[in-house]
Amino acid sequence: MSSTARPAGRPRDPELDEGILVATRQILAERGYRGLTIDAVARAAGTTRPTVYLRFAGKEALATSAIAGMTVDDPLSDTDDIRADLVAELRHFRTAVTRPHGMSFLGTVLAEEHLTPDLAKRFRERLVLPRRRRIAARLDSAIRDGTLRPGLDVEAATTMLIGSLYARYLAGGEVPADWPERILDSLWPAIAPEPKTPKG
Amino acid sequence: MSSTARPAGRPRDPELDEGILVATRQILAERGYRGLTIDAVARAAGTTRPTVYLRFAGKEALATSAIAGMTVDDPLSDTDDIRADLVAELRHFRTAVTRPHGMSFLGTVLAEEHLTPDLAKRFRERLVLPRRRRIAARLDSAIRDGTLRPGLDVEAATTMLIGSLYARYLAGGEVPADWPERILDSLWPAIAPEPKTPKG
Amino acid sequence: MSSTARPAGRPRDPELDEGILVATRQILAERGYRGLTIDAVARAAGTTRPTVYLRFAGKEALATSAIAGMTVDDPLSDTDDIRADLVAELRHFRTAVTRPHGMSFLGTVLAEEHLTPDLAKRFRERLVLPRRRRIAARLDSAIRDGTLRPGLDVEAATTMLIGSLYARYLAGGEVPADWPERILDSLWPAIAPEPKTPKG
Amino acid sequence: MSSTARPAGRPRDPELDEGILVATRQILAERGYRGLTIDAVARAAGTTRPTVYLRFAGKEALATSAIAGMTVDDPLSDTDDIRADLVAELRHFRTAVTRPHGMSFLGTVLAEEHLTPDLAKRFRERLVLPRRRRIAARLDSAIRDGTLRPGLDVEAATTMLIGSLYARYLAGGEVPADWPERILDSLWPAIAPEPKTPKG
DNA sequence: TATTAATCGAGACGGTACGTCCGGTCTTCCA
DNA sequence: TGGAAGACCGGACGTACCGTCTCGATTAATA
Repeated sequence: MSSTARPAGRPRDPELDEGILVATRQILAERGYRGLTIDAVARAAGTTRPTVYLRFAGKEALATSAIAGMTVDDPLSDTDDIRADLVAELRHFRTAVTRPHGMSFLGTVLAEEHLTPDLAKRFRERLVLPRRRRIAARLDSAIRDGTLRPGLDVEAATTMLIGSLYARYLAGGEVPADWPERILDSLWPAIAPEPKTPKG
Repeated sequence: MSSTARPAGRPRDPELDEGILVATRQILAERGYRGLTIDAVARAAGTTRPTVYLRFAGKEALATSAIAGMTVDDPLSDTDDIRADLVAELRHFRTAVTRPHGMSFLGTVLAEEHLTPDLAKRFRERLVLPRRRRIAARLDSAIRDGTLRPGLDVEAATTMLIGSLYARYLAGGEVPADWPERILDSLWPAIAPEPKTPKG
Repeated sequence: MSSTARPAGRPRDPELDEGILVATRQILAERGYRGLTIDAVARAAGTTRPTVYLRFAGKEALATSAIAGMTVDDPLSDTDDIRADLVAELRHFRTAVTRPHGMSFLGTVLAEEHLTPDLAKRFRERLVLPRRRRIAARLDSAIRDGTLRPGLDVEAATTMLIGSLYARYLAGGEVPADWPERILDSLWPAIAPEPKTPKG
Repeated sequence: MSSTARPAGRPRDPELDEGILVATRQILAERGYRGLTIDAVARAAGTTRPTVYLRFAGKEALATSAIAGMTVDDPLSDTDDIRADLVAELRHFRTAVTRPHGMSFLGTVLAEEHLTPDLAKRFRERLVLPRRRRIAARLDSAIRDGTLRPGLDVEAATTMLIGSLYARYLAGGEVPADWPERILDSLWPAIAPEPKTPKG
């Protein structure tokens, strides 16, 4: 009667699910999607291939679930210095991007997007959007404070800030340590309150 | 003896190169990088695997060449309207990004970067950097013209413009048609010549 | 405490044993030993694998029991006509041999003999020897009766009678319906009482 | 034009075919049909599973071909002593039957008969019938010689002689060394020329 | 004109991984 | 305790590609 009625039979070992996913994440990080073998995952998780297949339909589903289980850490600094806050956020993002194989997950997501739309969907929900929301929220609050320009296109600004790290990485395989400051310096005139120009 | 000396033996069928690349592009578009098999390419091009390998070192080289051949390397519009030129360039980029499976190869590149560094290297050289150079060159010339702000950080600006498309795609799986204009509007105050502020 | 003490707990469903054997026989007949899977048996018998294993040690034991249950252990005709009795016995044997898949289990037994000596052992005990004993016993009694030759090598005779069916089957995949009579006719001079030859 | 036109492409390594079959026969003999793994065959033959599958459709086909490639040795003694000749033939047969795993092949054939009728067919043609024919031919010649009884049912006699070894093996897993003589002694009165009984 | 060197089609081959099927054992709950 | 249900380990199955190889047939430039 209860909705929690235990299904008949031996229950699945709940630790195994997690063990498989942990192994998947590690291998994915170390060897990339192509280097991800079900067998390696099974062995790393102390189980066997058929058992992995009992829980995940295949390689893609496995990677999907592994990535879906990841999350970005919680909100960072929220001081009254908007510039410092943005720099902090971008530095945090930079560590994620430049971490060894940090872009592998993203790559897998993009490569599999058409085959496994779910993967991209969850990746967006769990990893991409939270960061965007945090930045956008901080920009919003700064606008309300009068620290940033009133008519600012927050989405565009957020996207440029974040995107600049992707693009910089793609251009050279790295992102300089001072990139957050540099980007912010460059963008600043476009987001800071307009100087009271005589033009007005 | 001359450097243009025809090598002995039967010359390669020049149409075959193109046929293989055409087939590659089609399969890449239909099935993505993962679905790209040398055998399928060979069959679609009316030839066989070894012949494909005679010309391309492997799957990555094949895909890279195929995609490189898609990019119009020609300089795009180069009018005296810097804003229009940038919009044109970004629109061109947008079509590449939003094309079906447009990002899947990029995804593979990222996912495999550590396994196949060459792939990433060639991808950067052939696809990423040319576009960056074109944009940067246009910004430079505009600075010289006085159309853009003198001290402008060209690399940062270029990176934000391009990166905004990546980030926008990642956020929602699409890039609105008016995104180029919107981004340029947002960035404009940061790259336009400084108004003569009373500050001075 | 008495040896007939009912063991505690739920008693075994006695019908299940038979249901499992019936299912086994059917699958054995339809798909042969190789096609016999415990799971299929369990499903056909309306039960599950572990339950089957509760009663039968494995595939071999299951098949052995199923086949053993097919053999009518009852003595066959035992009239005072030795020839008729032998023909009856051989006819009975012939139906077992020519039954669809009738020899496939024997084949498995032979093929696996070294891997699963138990299987061969039980096969001999339960299926081969009983028939041999029946025939030998009948020959013995006939010798005592004076219906058959006194010094007759009963084992050799038994073996030839039975073996002729194996060999005939192996030669052509079938055993003619009149084979029992024919064999008996051929062997008769060797087992019948010696005519009073002038030699003596 | 010629019927021996070489098919295009790299020709199959003819030694590999034989190597695979040799390995198959050995494993079949050592471990039986159930212990026969494609992988083991491949490794023993110094190749890989896919290559084995390139030549043989599967396990059954492989075993079929392996067995089909076997033959019984050529005719044995053919003296003017019919009894000695038959004993020689049966002794030869006995070594085949009692050789370690000598019955494994036969078992496989019987077990797979319904799934792979070809296997049984070739086994009969190559292994079973030649021996039968040799014995029958010797019996025939002895009948013509007057060494054996004129009206003798040669097929029945042949079948009993051979079959007695099968049946003896099945009964006890072995065939005594003196079995050929013993069988022949037992059968002799039925195949020897009739004594000139006064009965006639 | 014969030779030589390369291309090209065709397919074999060694590998590696895939996803599936069974066998046999176990764990859990219900009767 | 029996029995249903299903998880689990292990081993093998047959298949798909990859990248390399070995052939024969073709096609030019060279001797």
